[in-house]
Amino acid sequence: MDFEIPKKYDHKLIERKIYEKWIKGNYFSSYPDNRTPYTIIMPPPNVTGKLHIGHALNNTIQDVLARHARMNGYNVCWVPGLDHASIATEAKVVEKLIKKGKSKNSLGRKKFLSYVLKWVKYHKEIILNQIKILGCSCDWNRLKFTMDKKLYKSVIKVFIDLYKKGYIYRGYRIVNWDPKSRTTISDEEIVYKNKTRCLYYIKYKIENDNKYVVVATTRPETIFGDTAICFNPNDNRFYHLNDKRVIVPIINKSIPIIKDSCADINFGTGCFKVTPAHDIRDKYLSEKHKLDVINIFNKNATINEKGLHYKNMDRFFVRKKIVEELKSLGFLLKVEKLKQKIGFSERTLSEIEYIPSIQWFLKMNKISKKSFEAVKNKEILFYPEKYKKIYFKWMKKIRDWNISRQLWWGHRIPAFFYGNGINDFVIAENIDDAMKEIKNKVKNSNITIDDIKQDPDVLDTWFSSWLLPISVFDGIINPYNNEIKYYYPLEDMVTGSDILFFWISRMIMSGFLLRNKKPFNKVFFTGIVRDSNNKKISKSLNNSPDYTYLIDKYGADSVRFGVILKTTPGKDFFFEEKMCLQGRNFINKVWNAFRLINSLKKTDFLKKNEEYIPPHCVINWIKNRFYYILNIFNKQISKYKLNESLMILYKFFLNDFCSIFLEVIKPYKEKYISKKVYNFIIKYFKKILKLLHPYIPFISEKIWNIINSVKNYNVLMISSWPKNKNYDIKIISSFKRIIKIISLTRKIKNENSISKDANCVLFSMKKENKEYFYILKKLANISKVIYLSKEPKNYSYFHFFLLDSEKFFLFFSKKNYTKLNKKNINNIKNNIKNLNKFLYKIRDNLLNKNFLSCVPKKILLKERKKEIDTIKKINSLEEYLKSIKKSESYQDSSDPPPPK
RNA sequence: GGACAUUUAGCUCAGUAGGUUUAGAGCACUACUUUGACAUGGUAGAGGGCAUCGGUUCAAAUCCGAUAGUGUCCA
Repeated sequence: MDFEIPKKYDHKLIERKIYEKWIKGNYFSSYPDNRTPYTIIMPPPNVTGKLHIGHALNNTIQDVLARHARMNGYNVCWVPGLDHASIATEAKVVEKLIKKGKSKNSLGRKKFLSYVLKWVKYHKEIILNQIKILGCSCDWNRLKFTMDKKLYKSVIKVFIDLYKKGYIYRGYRIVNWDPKSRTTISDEEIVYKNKTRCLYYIKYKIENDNKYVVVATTRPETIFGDTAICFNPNDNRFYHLNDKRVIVPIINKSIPIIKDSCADINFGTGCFKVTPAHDIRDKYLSEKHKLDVINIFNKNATINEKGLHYKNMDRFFVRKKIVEELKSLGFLLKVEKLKQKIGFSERTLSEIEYIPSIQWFLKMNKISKKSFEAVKNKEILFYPEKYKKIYFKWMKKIRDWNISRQLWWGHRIPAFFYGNGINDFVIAENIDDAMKEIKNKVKNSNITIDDIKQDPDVLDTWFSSWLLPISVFDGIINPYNNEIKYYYPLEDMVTGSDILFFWISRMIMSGFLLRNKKPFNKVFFTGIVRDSNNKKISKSLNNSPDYTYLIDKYGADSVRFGVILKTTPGKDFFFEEKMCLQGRNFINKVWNAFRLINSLKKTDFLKKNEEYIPPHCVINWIKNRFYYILNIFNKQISKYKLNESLMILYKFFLNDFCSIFLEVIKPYKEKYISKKVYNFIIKYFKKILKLLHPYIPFISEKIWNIINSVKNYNVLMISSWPKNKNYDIKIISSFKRIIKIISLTRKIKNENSISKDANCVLFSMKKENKEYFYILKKLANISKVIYLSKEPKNYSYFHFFLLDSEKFFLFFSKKNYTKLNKKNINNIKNNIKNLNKFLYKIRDNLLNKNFLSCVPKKILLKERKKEIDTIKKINSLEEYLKSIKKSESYQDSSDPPPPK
């Protein structure tokens, strides 16, 4: 090799080129073959704006899994995608048009959609670039957009099929209405906020009586829609109202009084007004007690003609005015403050209104059964498992899915109306088919194509996403094609826990419903990213840093490193920029380790005194240590503990490989190492690069390229993962002891302000393996290791330390001799004190009859050993202390004599 | 209001089956260290007794109950 390696690793110069190389090599592409597939689809980001750190997290996790699987021999197929996101995108475009003084309605459907397409095109490019600079190894030939022709067709086909099978119906429901975007939204798209509202106590006059009954309500403006008042049958206070009627103030309408156990005796007056059109509970009551349903709102949440003189006024304005009117008429008894959770639209942030509306619904009850079972019997695994509970709960009380949205951008509902009757429609793929259907349905009609009107509404965005595992492989239109047979079901699904209901559960349902097979084997829930104010990072709050800035500053590898190291599955994580800094520091270390290895001088033709021969034990150790690490690494990653898996590699690389192995192996200046040794170093460095590759693909690939530039196989990402091998735990632990001796020696030097370069002699009570002498010399400047068969009589010439219960003595030259200071002595005394406490605790157990009779033998033996070891330690330290005290006068007066 | 989750060093998190020499990491911190891979570095160190209270047990961070804080979901 021997290349000129730049001193600094410049990600800006390297990352883009590496990515281009991968693309050119077609390494991301997948085609069905005889390998086992590893299929994964990217949760398609919305085309509404730029990607944020949450996407970086999600996509990095997927890329780590994909690269790891690829190197493990799987045929990895990672399908990238983009979501059309009806509500969000339409809202953005409408907002933009308003700024330009244009409105959606004035433009008309066709023109409006052309503006949307422009928006989509612009953001698509930004988003795709963001995914690429992160290093994602997804199969770009398979890029999907949820409004693509094939996917669009798939959605329509599923709608038609499910309608024909009776799963889809049209119904009159109280829906969540977003008055700003003038559309219904699903329960999941509502955010609840705590607000302080007023609770108004209003008097309703009892019919044919001079008395009043007081009703408490937060929504006085809805009295136009009142069709009853209600109290609890167990509430004696209202017993006299049985079978009576009351008069609604202002509109002077007579309504019945009903009894129902849903009335809360302790809330308000215990009696509430029933407005079935605008409250879900009241709607339920209206069905039970056969009450009228009176809608009082227009689509923009102004009051309609039912509101008399308040017609066309805004709901909140009417509330204010009607309170004034009630007050002046003497109907308002009092007003109280009340804390309430109010629903707001996630997208437009306007207060949700509840109105009755004709919508399309999907029956969920039957569909959900198999999906419930699949998770229960572990056919589908959740990581972390805690999300199962939430899933089960939701699935158990699942409600029908309102799949229509009053929007233009999206998959248009394939319903064609030919009359004004509620059933005057047919479901068909296009208008021509619809015509045929109509002719079948309505005999002898003279309906023409011009009389047919397609439903103006579109489908809920999730009605397209729930099909993705099938539709991206064209499994809806061509259910038996080779790709779907090979790639379905997916292996992993990586997604935020916030879309468990929106997406995950519905994909599971579509899988069983349409293919009678689960859509994926495992679901990995990522955490939700929060900023330093504990706020969920989202586009609507605009609090998410654009991660391209981070990549520009730190490099993609560093960002990936930081993000993976900090994430815990399913747990929220706080974004801090310094995460990337740790990544950058690590990248720098990897680069410099490579520079060191590259700079090693090696030759096969060695002259005397020119060769540096590193001790065999360090080579043996790193080999065993590597396979030990590989083993625990594999265990962690199979449990999807990505943060821990990376931490294992991080520590192994820094502590074992760099701080010990490379430090020992690097020769003194002007010395050569043999090619054999050099090849060994390269071999293991390459193995480490492989392990690091999924996390930091760019720098690992770059270094790999340089190392292998002479040979043909110069692409790391398609190389194979190191195979597990046996390791000798004895080698590892005996080496660990040596590292501890080194560490303690350094500590003594540090504590006594002795230069780390100072030579010293180590006295051990055990015959040390000569193999280790060299390492002790190189890393701790221990120039000699001497075996002591008997403890020295006078400790004071030595520095003393304990390793577990083994005793060691260090001797420094006269120049470096320092006597123990008070602090040292106090430390030892403290140590003894703590050990005594510990001993007391152990003995407490060992003297306890119950303990002796209950405890398993294993534990008992351990406890006994603990006792013996602790006593040993205490004795050693006490002896040492005594010895020092004895010789104090001696120490003061003269230089220490040499030990022997 | 209900349900669930969570509470371990300054921060972010581990802690497997109650018992592994008196609770582990990483970051931040402190001291020393500008040594030819790296100061984006090196060496060493200090920091908590596991939210609180009570219970079960020979033994509790770990199991049970209550309380409080936080978060999520639902109404």
